Amino acid sequence: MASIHDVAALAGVSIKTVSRVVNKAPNVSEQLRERVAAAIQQLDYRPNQSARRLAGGRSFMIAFLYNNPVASYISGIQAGAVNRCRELGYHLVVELIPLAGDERFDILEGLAAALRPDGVFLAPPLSDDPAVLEWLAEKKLPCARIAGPNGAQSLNIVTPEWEAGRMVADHLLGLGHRRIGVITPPPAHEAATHRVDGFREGLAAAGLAEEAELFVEGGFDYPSGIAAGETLLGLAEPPTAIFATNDDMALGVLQLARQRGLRVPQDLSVVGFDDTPASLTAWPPLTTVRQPLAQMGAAVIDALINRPAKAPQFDFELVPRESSAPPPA
Amino acid sequence: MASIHDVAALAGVSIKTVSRVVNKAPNVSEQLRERVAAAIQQLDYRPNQSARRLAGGRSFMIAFLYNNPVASYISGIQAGAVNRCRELGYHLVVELIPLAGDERFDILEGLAAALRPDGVFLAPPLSDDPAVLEWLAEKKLPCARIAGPNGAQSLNIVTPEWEAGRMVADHLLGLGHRRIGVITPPPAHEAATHRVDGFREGLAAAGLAEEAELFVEGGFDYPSGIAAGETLLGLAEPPTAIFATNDDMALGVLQLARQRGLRVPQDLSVVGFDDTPASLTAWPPLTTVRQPLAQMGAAVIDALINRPAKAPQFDFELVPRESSAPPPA
DNA sequence: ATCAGGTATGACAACGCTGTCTTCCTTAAA
DNA sequence: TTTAAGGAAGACAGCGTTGTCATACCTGAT
Repeated sequence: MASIHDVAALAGVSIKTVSRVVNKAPNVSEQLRERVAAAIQQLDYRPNQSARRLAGGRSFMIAFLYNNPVASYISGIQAGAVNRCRELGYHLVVELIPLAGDERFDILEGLAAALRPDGVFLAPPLSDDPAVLEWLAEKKLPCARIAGPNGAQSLNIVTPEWEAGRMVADHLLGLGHRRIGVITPPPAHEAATHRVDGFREGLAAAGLAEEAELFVEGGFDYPSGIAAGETLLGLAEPPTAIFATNDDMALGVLQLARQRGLRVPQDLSVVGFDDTPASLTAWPPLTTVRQPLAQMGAAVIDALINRPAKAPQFDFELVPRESSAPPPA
Repeated sequence: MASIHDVAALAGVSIKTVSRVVNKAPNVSEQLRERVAAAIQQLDYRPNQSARRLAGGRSFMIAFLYNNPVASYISGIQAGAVNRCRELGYHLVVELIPLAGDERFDILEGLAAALRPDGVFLAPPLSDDPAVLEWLAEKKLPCARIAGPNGAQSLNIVTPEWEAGRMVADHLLGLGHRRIGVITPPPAHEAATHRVDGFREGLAAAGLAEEAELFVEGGFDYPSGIAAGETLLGLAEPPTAIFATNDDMALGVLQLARQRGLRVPQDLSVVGFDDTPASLTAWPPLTTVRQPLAQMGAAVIDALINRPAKAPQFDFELVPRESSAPPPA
C-alpha cells in the first residue's frame, strides 16, 4: 500500500509537497501539483487516516450515537449520514448508548479518548439528554443533534415538527372531524411534543376549544397506543379521529379498533407519524407523516463538518392513505 | 488528555512497561502491573487508537458493510455487533455499499486504505456478492459474513436456515395443510434459499410429492409478495397455506387475501420469516420465524476478532401467531 | 543595484504508540 | 562455583502524516 514517501519519490518532490497537494493547500505551482496528482493516481495512493489523525489532530471520524427502538427511523438517518460522510471523506462510527445510567459516560469516555472523533451526531431521543449534552460540551466535542431541544450549547438541526402537527390537524379538520383524540409523545421526546403544539394551533385556528380529555400520553410503542386508544374510545363522547404521534402507537389504535369492531376509516380515522414500513403494509394503510430522514442525517453531518451558514430546511410530508376519511355522519 | 508518557512518569516506569500493562503482555511483575494500573486509573488514561494503529498495525476498527432494505434486520445485527465491539475494545465503522456497479470498489478501496480495518463484516445480501468477496480476499482483509455462501475463502457464520424452513413445513403440515404455496427468495439471497430446501425436506418427510407450480419466486418485498400470491391463489387448485420466505412478502399475501375476501387464517394460512415489527402489528399478527439477530451480529465480531475454534450455534424460533391455523374442512 | 515581501519548496521534528533489541537480574542445573 | 536460560524492564527506532521553520527564488519598488 503506497505511502506518501512513494508518491514523493515517484514525483521527485518532498513529502511535504505531496501533503500540500493532498490537502489542497496553497503555494504549490500548477506544474508540481499536476505531477504529484499523476503520481498519486498512478500509485493509487490514499493517505492513512491514523497517521493523519496522529499528526494533524483531525480524525475524519464522526461518532453516531443512537438508541431508538424504531429501526426504520435510525436506519434512514444513518443512511443519509453515512453517505454524506463518504462524500466528504469522513467515516461514521456507530455507538449504541444506553438512555440512562452512568455506564453511558464510560462508553462516551472510551469513544472520545480512543477515537477523538471530529464530531458527534446525536439522534433522538439521545439528543434530548441534558447530561450527555453537557458531557460533550465539557469535552469540547463538536456535536450536532437532530430534533433536540433548542438553546443548548451545541448545534441542533431543527425539524418542522410544529408544522407537521399543524398539517395533521388541517388534514383531519378538513375532512370534517371536530373531536379528535391525540396520543402525545413521552416527555423525553421533546421535539415530538411540538407536533402536538402545532396540532393545537390548528385546532385553535379552526375555532375549536381544546379539551384536555382528548390528549392522552403514550409511550411511543404499540401497547401504549392500544392503551391510550382505550382511554380515548372509552370517553363519554369518544373522538371520531385519533392522531397518534408515531406510527407504532397508531398501529396500536388500528388493532384496538379492530377488536372493538370499529371500521377504519368509516367509524374512526387514524393518523400516525413517521411513515414506517409497517404503516404501509398495515390494514388499512396508515395516513402518516413522512420525514426526509436521509436528508436530515446528511444535514447533521454537514453541520458538523462544513458548518454552513444557514440552517437547512426540511419538508415533512403528509402521506394520505386509507386510514383517514370524513367522520361518520 | 493523558498520554502513555504521563502514565509512565506517574508510575515511575518506562512507556514500554505501560504499554505492556495496557496490552496485557507477559513479563511484567505483579507489583509494577499494579502500580501502572493505579496510574492509569488515576489519570483516566486511554490509549490513542490512531497512534496504536500507526505503530502496531492494528486499527481496532471493524467495517460493517451493508445494504439491506429491511431496516429491522440490519438494525438488529448492527446492535449486536456494536455492543460486542465495545466489549472487545473495538469500534464499528458503517458503510453503505451499493449492490452493483464499480463504484462499490472505489468505496471499498477508500475504506480499506484510510481505515485499514482489522476486519470486515458483510451483512446479507452483500455476503453473497462474489466480486466483493474476491476483492476483500485479494486485499487480505479478514472478513466474516452472515448467511453467505459457504466455501468461499472467508469466514461465514452459518445460520440454520434449513432447519428453520423445516420448522415451517412441520408447523403447517402439523396443522393439516397438504397443499402449501411457497414464495421463494430472489436467487441473490443464497442463504435464504436454504429455507426452501428445508421446507422441501419437510414435505418429503411427510410423504408429499413436490409440485413445481407451488413454488413461485418473489423479490423479498411487499409488491412481489402480492404478485406471487396472485399466482398461487390463481392456481386451478390453490394452496390452503402460503409460506413466504420473508415478512414483507407475507404481508403482501395478507393484503391480497383481504382484497380477495379470504379470511386469514380460516381460509388461508400465511407464514412469514424474520419477525419484523410489522409482522407483529399486522392483522392478523403473522406467524413467522425469529432470528437471534443481535447474537448473530455479535458472533461475527467474535469470529473476526477472537477467531474462536468452534462455530456458534443459533436457534431460529418459530413464532406462532394468528395467521396460521388448520385448513378449511 | 538593492531590498522588502511574497511564493514555492524542502528539512525535520513532532504526534503517541508498539516492535525489536539490549541489558540486568534471578533461578536452577551442572 | 559456574553457567545457561529465561524473566523483567528499558532504550530506541519507526509507523505515515502534518506543523513549523528554514531556504531559495522571484517580483517590483526604491
